[in-house]
Amino acid sequence: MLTKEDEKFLELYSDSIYEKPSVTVDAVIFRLFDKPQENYRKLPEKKLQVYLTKRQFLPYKDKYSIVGTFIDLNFELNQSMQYCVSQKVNLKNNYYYEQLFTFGNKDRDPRSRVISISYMLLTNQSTQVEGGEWFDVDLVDVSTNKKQIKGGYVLEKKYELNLTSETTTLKNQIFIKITKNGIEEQKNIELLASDLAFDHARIIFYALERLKNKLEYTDIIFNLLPEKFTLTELKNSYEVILREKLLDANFRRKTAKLVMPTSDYETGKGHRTSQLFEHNNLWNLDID
Amino acid sequence: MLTKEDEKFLELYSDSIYEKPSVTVDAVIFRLFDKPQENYRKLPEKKLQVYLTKRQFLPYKDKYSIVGTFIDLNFELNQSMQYCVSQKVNLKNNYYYEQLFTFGNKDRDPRSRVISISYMLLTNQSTQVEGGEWFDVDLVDVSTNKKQIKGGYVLEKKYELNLTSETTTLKNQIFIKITKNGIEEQKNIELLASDLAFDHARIIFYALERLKNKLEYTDIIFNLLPEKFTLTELKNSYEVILREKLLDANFRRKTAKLVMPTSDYETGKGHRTSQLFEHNNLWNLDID
DNA sequence: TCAAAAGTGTTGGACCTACACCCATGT
DNA sequence: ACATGGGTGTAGGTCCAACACTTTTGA
Repeated sequence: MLTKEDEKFLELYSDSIYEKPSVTVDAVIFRLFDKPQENYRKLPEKKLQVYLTKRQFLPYKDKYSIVGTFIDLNFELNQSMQYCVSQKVNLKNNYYYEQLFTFGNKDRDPRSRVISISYMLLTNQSTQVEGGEWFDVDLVDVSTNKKQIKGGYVLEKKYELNLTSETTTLKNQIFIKITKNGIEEQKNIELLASDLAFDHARIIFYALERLKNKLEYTDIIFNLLPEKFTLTELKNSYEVILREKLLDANFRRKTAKLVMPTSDYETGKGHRTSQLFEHNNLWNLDID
Repeated sequence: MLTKEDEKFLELYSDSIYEKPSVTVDAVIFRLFDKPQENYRKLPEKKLQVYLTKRQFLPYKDKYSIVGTFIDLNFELNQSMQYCVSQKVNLKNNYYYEQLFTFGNKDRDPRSRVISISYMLLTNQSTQVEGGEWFDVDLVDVSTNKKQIKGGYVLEKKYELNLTSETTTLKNQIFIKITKNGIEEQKNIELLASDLAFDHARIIFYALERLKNKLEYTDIIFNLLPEKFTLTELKNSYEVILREKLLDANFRRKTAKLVMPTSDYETGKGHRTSQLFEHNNLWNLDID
């Protein structure tokens, strides 16, 4: 599609006169994990977890961060991300991913201008990951404040994002401000305090919102579950991510289209056996 | 939040050893435009339009492109974008915007590795824009092909994206391939042919999908409408973007919450007068 | 008078919410 | 026996698609 004139121009072209930023790809890796319960009857409690590694170099040495790297210009963006998680935490191929958002605040990296293209990765608890730690995600709604102004409104929210591994607790305070004024609309996510490196708490928060929203209109949740699962397991998974309780009977009816029964049952659990289901991949394909 | 050690490190830090890419911000600017009708009774036909400028320099000289620029490291990303549209097409402040996606394919710019952070901008037809042309957007669904494979499916779609201004017609062929195989999922948007510069047809296509999807769960459409509008105007706007016809009575009931009646009426149109409505900004705020 | 848009009414069905209720299991 | 989860049934309401119908207007 290039013209001859283009070709000639490109032979002589020397790279942009503009000063360039550094660019990284960063991966927010989630899984759902079954915490063991003391009571033999009770089902394990499900926790949403995020994978963090401890930084070995300055800046933010010894702080925890999501997995990321400066991009390699010989790779596609997603290849850079995939190579990174494969090298750094040995996560290979057994995950879902999607691009999340591109963060480029001037002050987000003290070294220089660094733009982060972030990805959300979903995997399940049978997948091995190495070199970091899984942190339980606990997002607490601290306060909400709505003001009506002429031609719109201001909505302010505060959250606490607490991340807990076996050895460490990391606290983060997040402040959201949505301003709607006529046609103009602004959404700001700010960190009031963070135990993580860089603005990684903000990126994790953004990923949590995306994940929650996508539950409603996609079948993204199955990427966090094993191949076969009970309906109560599926319901608990929804509840953890949505941070609300659902009614059992209604849940079963609503999700019926998304799953297919298998001939397997789970037994030996101190209560009635439960049928195992698997994801119905084709639910939204309208196959004729 | 930086330690003393960090500070010392930063004093000595010289910029990344990694080779850096160039980064641009690019704006897909949409509006809804009323095409005049011959028949005095009929309402004007609404068209979704996108704003393109003709490139003055190589490469792709004289090709049409969306508005964009290399980023300025002294600006935030959205500031770079806003400064760009203000300078290049005189579009100032009277628009809605959101970050769309970051495109970074290795071959998307023949000059060098250029990563594009794209934005979608929505404005209305009373806003002046200068230096380019508005193109009617016509997206045609050419073919769909679904195949079931073990553990998933392959979905292939072809579209034609035709862009028409008063003087010019630009044709683009787009090929979508969605592969779902167990937990792994891939979505590719490829250009089979394009009259636009770079991969800008792909970016516009992506924006069209986003806009259509967001109609369902946001009130984003009001950014494309004047302050006051009739319900039929609103309905036609939905129809143009969704590319499907809606039933009038049902539409009125469904959108009732999103709008507020005003005391104004539209007259002089060869048919019954119609009440003018405005956007109810607060519909999803749950004001107690 | 009439074509076009504005706007209302109705009916059957799908789905949703809330709750009550029974079943099966391992200790 | 019993606590726990597995699973079904139902009554009332809401929402929705589809269609028919009436009203109002300017030329």
